Amino acid sequence: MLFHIDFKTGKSPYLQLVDQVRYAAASGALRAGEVLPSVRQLAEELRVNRNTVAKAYAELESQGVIESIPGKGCFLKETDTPFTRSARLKLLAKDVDDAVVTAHHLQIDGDALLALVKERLAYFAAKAALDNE
Amino acid sequence: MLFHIDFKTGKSPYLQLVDQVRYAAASGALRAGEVLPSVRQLAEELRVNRNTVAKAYAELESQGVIESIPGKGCFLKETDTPFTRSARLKLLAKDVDDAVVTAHHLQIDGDALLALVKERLAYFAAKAALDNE
Amino acid sequence: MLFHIDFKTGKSPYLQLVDQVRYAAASGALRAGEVLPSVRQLAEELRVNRNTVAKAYAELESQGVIESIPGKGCFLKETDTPFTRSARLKLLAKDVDDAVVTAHHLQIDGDALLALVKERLAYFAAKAALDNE
Amino acid sequence: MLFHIDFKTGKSPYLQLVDQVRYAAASGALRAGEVLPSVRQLAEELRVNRNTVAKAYAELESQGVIESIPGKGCFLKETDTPFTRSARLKLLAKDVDDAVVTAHHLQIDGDALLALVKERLAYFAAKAALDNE
DNA sequence: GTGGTCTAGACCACA
DNA sequence: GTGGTCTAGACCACG
Repeated sequence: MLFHIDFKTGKSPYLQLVDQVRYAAASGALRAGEVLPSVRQLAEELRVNRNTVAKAYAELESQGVIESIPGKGCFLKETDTPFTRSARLKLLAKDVDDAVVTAHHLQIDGDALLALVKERLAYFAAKAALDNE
Repeated sequence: MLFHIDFKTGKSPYLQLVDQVRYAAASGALRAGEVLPSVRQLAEELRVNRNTVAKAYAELESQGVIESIPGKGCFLKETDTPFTRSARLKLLAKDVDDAVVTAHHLQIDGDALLALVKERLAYFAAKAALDNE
Repeated sequence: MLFHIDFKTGKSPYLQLVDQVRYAAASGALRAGEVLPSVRQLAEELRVNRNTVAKAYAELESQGVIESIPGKGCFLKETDTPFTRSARLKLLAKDVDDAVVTAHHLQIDGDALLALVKERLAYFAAKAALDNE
Repeated sequence: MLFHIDFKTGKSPYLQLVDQVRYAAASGALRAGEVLPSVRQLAEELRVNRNTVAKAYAELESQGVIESIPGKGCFLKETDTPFTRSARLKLLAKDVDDAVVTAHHLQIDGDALLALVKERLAYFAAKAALDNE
């Protein structure tokens, strides 16, 4: 069971799945070209309707994270974004701002936030390196 | 501006507000007995319907985080379980991980991400300084 | 009735709608900032399920053509693509190739195709100019 | 390669093939009595399942466009209503309009579009020349 | 077996 | 009133 849905958070199940697949791809748990669980199978595992999984997969395909081939399955794509660098930085800034705001609310100062970012970067790099062995 | 709503995240505005008040309370940004902004004032600041703020306050009251005294306002109750620093870092790590994952998919490397975090920290600091004048 | 679905073509109703909205935007029939018909209303007009219209609108939003604001409606966005020029040319080449292949199948030579492209460009430009008066 | 399937368009491969055969017949690229490629050969060329080609041929036979003689092959029947040049241009205009609309949304101007059309025409011509060697 | 689409009907969050 | 999400169940195209 690579993925799991939490029905209590209030976050859409399909968005949870989207995030988890993206996370798995970034951490190396899923590799480029690898096949994802089928829609039907995953829906059963997650106790969710088929459409919900299909919606998540459709979203991931529109984001360019996976490629779905009707009749065959869904596959993780090479990461290769078509966005301009400025557009990419803008998208990323949204997530960064979320973290900065949360840090502020939690009374965690900038240096501690930067240290945390470094730690998480190292963590992901280590995980991805491990999976590449 | 202690609080802020993001309309694009998919998360309910009222739930965002609930979390932010809880964070502020847990981190000490708000203290026990302190008065919260009025519903109409906060609704205006956040560009949100008054019902939305009212719903968040109602939810917070039912959670025992605040106490609403009709005609006087809403007050923060004693927090008997303030978050420890490590618990707060764990919460923050969620947001940081989101940013790290997004950076990976956007093919933005760790150094550029760190630079962006510094930039956004500086931006928010400057904004806060301006608001304090 | 700006839009219309043809159930006999075999093309997905939701994709037909997507194309028609894009066409309307390109030809000036819809202007930036303008509100689109509501999901419910359009579904009724087109004799289609609400979900089908919603899916088309979701696709258009992910393409950056419209912006949907929950509780308010869907609005046509300014055209401002975040893609790199090479990515854009690649996307456009797909459509151009379709036309070139069709021309070949229909035994229409290159010069006639170029003439037709010029004519259609002029047609769209004239229509957009008309709507801007 | 008279025919070609696009897997990303959302249109059924078998319907694409049906249209292309009809176009070829209507435009004179295929003549009455001429034999069509065998099912297995065409399936291999188009990288498609044999069932798909068989289905297209069955559809064409039921439309009266071709005649299938078991053990011998499929033959084009007399076309009693060949498309006029203006009808063919009208069909082609659909594809051209798609390209023009896409160019608009991708903010690619008319001159660049015309240049791209010329380039793709040259590319296909070169490919065709190579195939004829 | 795979993914894609559509319908019908329900509930939620928001203005 | 708006859009968003989910379920249940059906059919299609494809391999």
